[in-house]
This record gives sequence, C-alpha cells and structure tokens, in this order.
Amino acid sequence: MERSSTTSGGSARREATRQKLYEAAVTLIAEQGFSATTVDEIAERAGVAKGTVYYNFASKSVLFEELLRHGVGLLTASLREAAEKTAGEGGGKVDALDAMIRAGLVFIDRYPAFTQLYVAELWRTNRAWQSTLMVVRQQAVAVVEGVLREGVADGEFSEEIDVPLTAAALVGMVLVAALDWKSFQPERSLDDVHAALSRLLQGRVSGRR
Amino acid sequence: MERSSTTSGGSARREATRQKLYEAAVTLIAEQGFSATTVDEIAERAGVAKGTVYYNFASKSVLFEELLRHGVGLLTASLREAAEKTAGEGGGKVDALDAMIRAGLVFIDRYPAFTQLYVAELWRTNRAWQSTLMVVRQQAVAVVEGVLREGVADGEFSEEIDVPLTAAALVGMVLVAALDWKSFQPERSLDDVHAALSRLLQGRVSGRR
DNA sequence: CTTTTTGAACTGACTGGTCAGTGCAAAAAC
DNA sequence: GTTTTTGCACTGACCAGTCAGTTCAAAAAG
Repeated sequence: MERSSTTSGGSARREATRQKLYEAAVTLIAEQGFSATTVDEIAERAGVAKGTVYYNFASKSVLFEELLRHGVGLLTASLREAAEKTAGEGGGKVDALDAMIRAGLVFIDRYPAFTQLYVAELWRTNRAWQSTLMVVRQQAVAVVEGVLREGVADGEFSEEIDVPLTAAALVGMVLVAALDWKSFQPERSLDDVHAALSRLLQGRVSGRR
Repeated sequence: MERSSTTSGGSARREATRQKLYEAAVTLIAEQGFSATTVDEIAERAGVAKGTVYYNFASKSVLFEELLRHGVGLLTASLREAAEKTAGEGGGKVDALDAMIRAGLVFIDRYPAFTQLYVAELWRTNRAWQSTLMVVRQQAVAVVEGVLREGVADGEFSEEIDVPLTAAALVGMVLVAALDWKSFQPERSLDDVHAALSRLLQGRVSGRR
C-alpha cells in the first residue's frame, strides 16, 4: 500500500492525479481560503471523484501541507539557481540580489495563486500546518540571507545591515509589489516591474536621474 | 446623555459592545482566518451572547467589513499625520517617507492582529468584502503615493520612478519586515527595526559604512 | 415620591443546512 | 492480478442565523 508524501514512491498515473489536485486546490484556496474551500469543490475542479482525493491524501490539511511544500520547493530552487548563475558570471552580490528579484517575479508571474495563498497563511498562528510553514519559509528566506551574508563578508555590503530583517524586507518588497502588479495592473510587463524594484534596491529613488 | 463617536446614533452602551466585538473578532480572525472563526467564538471571547452579535451587526461578514474599515481608518490617519508633521518641520520627502515607515511600524506594533488579518485577506478574489478592501487599500497606499509624487515634482525623487509600484514595494517592505519582526524576533526594539528599514530606503546597504 | 410603561439592548435554545470523512462494490487502468 | 479510480449513499459534527422571551434604566403617569 502506497504512503502519500514523498516524491519517490508514486506511479506516473498517481503523480498525474496528485498534480491535478494541487492545481485545483491552489486556485480555489487562493481565492476563498482554506476553510471556505470544500473537498468536493477541489475534486470537481480536478475532474476526479471525491474518493480519489482521500485515496491520494490522508486529509484535506495534508493535501494542503504537501501543496505548500511542493510550491516553496519550486521557489527555493529557482532563487538558488538565480543566485548561483550570477556568481558564475562573476557578478557582485547586488547582481545576485537583482537576479533573485527577477526570479521571484517570474515565479509569482507563473504561480500567482500559490503566492497569494502562501502570503495569506504565513503569519497565522494556531493552525495545523504551522510548523510546515515555518520550515518552508526558512528555506526560502535563507537563500536571500545567504547572499546578504556573503556580501557583508566580501565587503560589498555594510557590516551594519541586519541580515534577517533586510532579507525579510526585500522579500516583502518583491512580494507585495508583485501581488499588486498581478491584482491591480496586470497589463504591466515583468521587465517594467523588475526595473522599478531594481531602482529601489539600488537606492536610485532619491536624487535626480 | 452621551452623544459621541462615529456617524449616526448609537448609545454609549452599544458602542462599548461593538468595540468588544471588534477586539474579539480581530484576534480570532487573525489567528484562524475568517471562515474558520465562528460567531460563537467571537461572542464568547467578547463576553456577550450570540444574539448580541446579530443585534449589532447584520451578519458575520458585515462585522468583518466594519472592522476592516475601522482599522484602516486608524492607519491612514496615522500615516497622514506623520507625513504632515515632517512637512511642517521643513524636512524633505525622504524624511516624510521615513516618518511614515515609523508610523507604520508603530501601528503594526500596536495592532499586530489587525495587520495580519489585513494582509491575509487583501489579495483574495471572489469574496464578499472585496470592494471594501479595495477602497480601504487605496486610502492607505494613496498617502504614500502622494508623498512620492510630491517628491518627484520637487525634484527630490527621480522622474523615472514608477509611483504606484514603488509605493506598493515600500508598503510591502514595511509590512513584511514588521510581521516577521513580530512573529519571529519579537524581542527586537522598534528603533532597531526602523533603523534597518531606513538604511534600506536610503540605499545605504551596499558600500562599506 | 412611587408606580407603571416603554423600548433598546441583550439572551440562548433551536433550526436548517453544510461539509469532512467513511465504506464499499464495481469498473478501469496498468 | 494488482493498483487506482469511480460513484454514491451515509454519518456525525458543526455552524450561521433566527426568534420568543428577559432585563433594566429612564420617561411618563399618578
């Protein structure tokens, strides 16, 4: 008998069903929230019987937790890749941060619903999946913190910066700007948004051009 | 007889009950989300019977909407005051932004639950109070946008900045940094957090001290 | 001053509906 | 032959909203 969770076990067919369920759940939960989304809705949107949901996941919360892990895994990989690429090209840490901002924007552009849902749940307390969220948050923020720390060590960034706080602020800057972009002016191009955030990152806001 | 507070009649007693319900609702909804919070819980925490909730508010959603309006009203007033004060002191627009960052932090420090709940609901779609949220969001962001626009007009900020996007990014920076502060390192002082964000705002991250 | 009336505010048991999760036999896929 | 999916009926808990009745302070009447 299969156990859910780890990536290795499932057959290709099962994996496809799981994927469909993730996709259905992510948009519904992003729109309505976890509690307001019913398992029947998820099954219906995925084009699958309700029993199948429970054959593949132990419960609604477990489905959600695995969805979180899955999504943040993608984001983290993408951020890391961006940072490593600029390092390979001999860019400084500012370039690495800039590349990560872009990677973040690309991610949000591709998976807006996931981002929405993540933000909505992250700072809640007293929820079943709280510990999962903490782990998953740390994974993503750690990549940014890593780059900041290396920058301080290199002398590229001031020693006075507060690494965890600055990392959180940078993440927040990208997150909120991107969600606003998607929600309120979706016609803007990614490059446009990226340019605005780059400018802010590099302190080129004050002072004439 | 007492005659005070907001628009339209409402006895002092009634107003006090409403206030208790707001306070009970804000923490519960911040912790658990709107749908997962029951009216019974809100009533119990407020020390009031369930019927009283419905005597004072037409429905659970209406209670929530009025809570949102109430909270964002406080924030907006606080931001505006901060901006005007620096203007009176002859500070530049960067000082105004800095003062608003501080005002934002003070607000979040005082009402963390409200902030949490606001963030969690802001980017959801298809919800009953969607239009309320939009109005209320615009109120707050408009204050920041106003200062940015004035700064561009004065020549203090580059003409190339994208006002709405930059405003969103600044709000996000403060929001996420503050929520992280409250959630994960609550022992930090407000000044500490403010200093870190100021540094980021003024582009004093890169380059040795 | 005392009694009666009024009505706003509040109460909590109750109702009708919803939903997570179960059970299982049969079909489909592999 | 085994794994996975289906379809559907069922249960038990939970919950938003209702409503008939209670409380009580202040106004009106005596």
